[in-house]
Amino acid sequence: MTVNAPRGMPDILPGEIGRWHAVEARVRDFARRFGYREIRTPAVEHTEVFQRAVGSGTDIVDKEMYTFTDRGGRSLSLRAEGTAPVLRAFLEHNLGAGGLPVKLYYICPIFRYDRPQAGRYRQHTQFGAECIGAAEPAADADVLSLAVRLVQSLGLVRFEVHLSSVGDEVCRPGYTAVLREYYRPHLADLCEDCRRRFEVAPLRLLDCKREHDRRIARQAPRMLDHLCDPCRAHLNGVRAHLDAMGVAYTIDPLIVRGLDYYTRTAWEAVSETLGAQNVIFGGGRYDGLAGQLGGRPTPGVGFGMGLERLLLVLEQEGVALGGDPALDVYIATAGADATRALQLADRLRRAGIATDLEVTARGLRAQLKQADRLGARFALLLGEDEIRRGVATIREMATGAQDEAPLDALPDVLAARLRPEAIGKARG
RNA sequence: GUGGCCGUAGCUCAAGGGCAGAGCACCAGACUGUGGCUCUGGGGGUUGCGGGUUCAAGUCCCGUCGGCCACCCCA
Repeated sequence: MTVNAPRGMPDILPGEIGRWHAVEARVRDFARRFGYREIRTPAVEHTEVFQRAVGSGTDIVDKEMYTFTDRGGRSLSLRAEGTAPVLRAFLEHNLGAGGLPVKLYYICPIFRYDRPQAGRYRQHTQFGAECIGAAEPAADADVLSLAVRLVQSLGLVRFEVHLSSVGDEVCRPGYTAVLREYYRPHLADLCEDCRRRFEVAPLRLLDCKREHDRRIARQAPRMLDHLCDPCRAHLNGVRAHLDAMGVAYTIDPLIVRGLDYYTRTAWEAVSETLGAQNVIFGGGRYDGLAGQLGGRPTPGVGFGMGLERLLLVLEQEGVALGGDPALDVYIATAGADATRALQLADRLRRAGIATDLEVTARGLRAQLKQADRLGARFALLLGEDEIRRGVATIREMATGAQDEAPLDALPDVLAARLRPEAIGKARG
């Protein structure tokens, strides 16, 4: 081993790519079913996009971004999060001009300089969906149901959606003050991190994992009890919609999202089988985000879903996904005439038949072994005898049954035998 | 960024100061034009990398890189 991939950025090898294709296909199908259109934004943004959207003071912006200065002296950052770039593009191209709401989705890599562990990578892939321009609770329920129905359709059972409201600019400041007053007498008992949180991010006090601090958190006043009337009505509206669709959730007052742009609705879907990194998708409403990015105030709601974690939990729960693409035909050459084998392969491929051929001229035994390994339905034998007579021997690998067909007729003959299961269809 | 455990063949793992091994995989032969089963043989390693201790280091020590697990944070 001389050089390896950067830390926390694993290769996805051919043996596992079938699982990715299966999940990505299902994601795109559900995005289509729910009326979302794909958007692709650059892998890098002006650093400012994330600073203004996610917020200085958050871990993502303060210590997890891949930030660099380009040759023109601009500060750029690898995409650290999915929603901010989409909103930036929405505003930049005035995508709302054609009428609101605009529903957009993406599948793209996200980069965060974090310490890798199970379910956490420095480059990971997110599927995200954003519904921009609708302030009503129905939009929240619509987006959230996309995520839930998608993972359910993949066979995921053991997960729970935790739902809450983080309030808005009207009620959150008041709640923060109440929370500080509650925590102030406990300050000496808290862990070091929590004493820091008390100053910079009091809401995250509720999220501490230490048992001692959790006990204090459980007794703390809750945002849900301090929502202003519009926020309360919004949450109740979302719940009513979800209930009507039969989308299950539990109200979890302790949910705290690590990004500053969230308002009102916030949710996390937590796996019961994953380790410490157990959030499969998380999201919520961000009515202030467009304004923070310098655009006209526009409400929005969306989520991000970690596809590596989704694959991980599906594997742990024993869900079977797509296998390798099947090979229809392998052309073996006994007597070594690469030109004729290539000509035949070319004709079969143009007829839509997945064809591989022998290019190393080894013994026939080894060639059939290769055909077997590749999972070919048929092996074609092209030897001196066959060439002289203008035919090829067709061997059905599963049974060993052999017959012959004229070279000219092979595309039709093979297509007919392959047709019952569509040509090139995935196996397994 | 902090802590713990671990890095030996393509893969899974032995060897715990004294000649680096096994199973699977790969290649070849038995079967001179026929895969899977069986048998026989073969190729493969700077023991992650660098330094140190020692007559002698996968083995002990230090550093570094990487993996896993947890903290933190998030998807």
